[in-house]
Amino acid sequence: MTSPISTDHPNTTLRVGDLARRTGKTVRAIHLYEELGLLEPASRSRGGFRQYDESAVERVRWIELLSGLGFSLQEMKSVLDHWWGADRGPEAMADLRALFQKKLGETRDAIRRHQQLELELLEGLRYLETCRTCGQQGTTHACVTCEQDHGRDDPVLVAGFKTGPATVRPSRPSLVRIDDSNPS
Amino acid sequence: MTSPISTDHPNTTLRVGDLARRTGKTVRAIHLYEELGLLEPASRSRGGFRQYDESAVERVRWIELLSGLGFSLQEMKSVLDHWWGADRGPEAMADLRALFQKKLGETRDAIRRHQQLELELLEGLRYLETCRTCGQQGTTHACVTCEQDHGRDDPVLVAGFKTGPATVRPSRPSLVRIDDSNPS
DNA sequence: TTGCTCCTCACGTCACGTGAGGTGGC
DNA sequence: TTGCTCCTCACGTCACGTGAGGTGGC
Repeated sequence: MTSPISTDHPNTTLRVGDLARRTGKTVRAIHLYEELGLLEPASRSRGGFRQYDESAVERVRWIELLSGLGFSLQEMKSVLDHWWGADRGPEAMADLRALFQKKLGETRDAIRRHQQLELELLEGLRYLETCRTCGQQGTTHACVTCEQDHGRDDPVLVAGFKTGPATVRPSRPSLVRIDDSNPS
Repeated sequence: MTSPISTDHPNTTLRVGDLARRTGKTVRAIHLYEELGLLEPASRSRGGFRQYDESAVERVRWIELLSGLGFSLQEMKSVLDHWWGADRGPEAMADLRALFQKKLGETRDAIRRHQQLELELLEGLRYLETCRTCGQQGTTHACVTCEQDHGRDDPVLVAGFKTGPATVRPSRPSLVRIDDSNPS
């Protein structure tokens, strides 16, 4: 019961390691947020140890959220500065709404892109499924260089392999023989 | 008609700028892919200019795809090396299938995360909608510091603002007065 | 006192961005 | 010949990672 980790009573002060564990961040990341002016400890111990309260957890979660929305740490800083600066009237509110709207669009784009990637992966997996029969024909070099008809065009995921090795290996040139007949 | 851009006939050789335009990458990025062994020009001109064929476009698109799936450039290199190396038997095929399966899971996680972010943004926007009335009450500091009941708990997106400025400004301490009564 | 945590430099990494200074190609 | 593109260094950036060497705290 006497754990080496600081006890987490309500209103207990957290040390940087506690805050890191609570938020899933590293100590270094938290130091960085402080360097960039995004987060400050409530106080310091006599020895210089950072002491945080519960609001720091909320702030780090907020940073993580905005990071997921594509904000850089500098952008978060300027949002914070703008907000707590001179003017926080209705037009500042409108700025924030516009920013959220913009990020909403970008987030929806990201969802669509990832759904497209999901389809590519499923295509690639279906393609490799038909490869199993290639591998069983006793050849040493399997499906990637085979000429078997897979019933459709190569998915991008597989076509990238088939265009040959990156750094040219003179020892195996004959394996690279692909038709570039469809420049899409 | 006599454009300064290299003509793009089928089987025309592309210069690095052409490849960049075709793929939406920068010239620097393409140089980097070459440094890391992911892409080689088909040849060089007498003066040292890189000359690419159509397969380079496909390779760059493949790099972009894998990048979207969370591969580092080094990982792509090792995939490529592994593939064009000694063994490409059925077990190499199984490796690739396992990799695709893993990335499929991660991609679906990413979709879920972004859908959650979408909800957070919609929450935040709904919250700010009720703020309009706050701003109309003649106060100089609007909704962020107001005590009006918004009908629900603050969304994380808004709560992050309300925990006070990052770098402490002694000139405005009284505005920061938030209850930490729910340590979730 | 021991062991763990914390402190502050400070350099490394990843995927490029951004010039600097010079030359190729139609 | 002019203007654009290309060449190779080589340093900068972003969000941390990773020690180095030393000290605080229960």
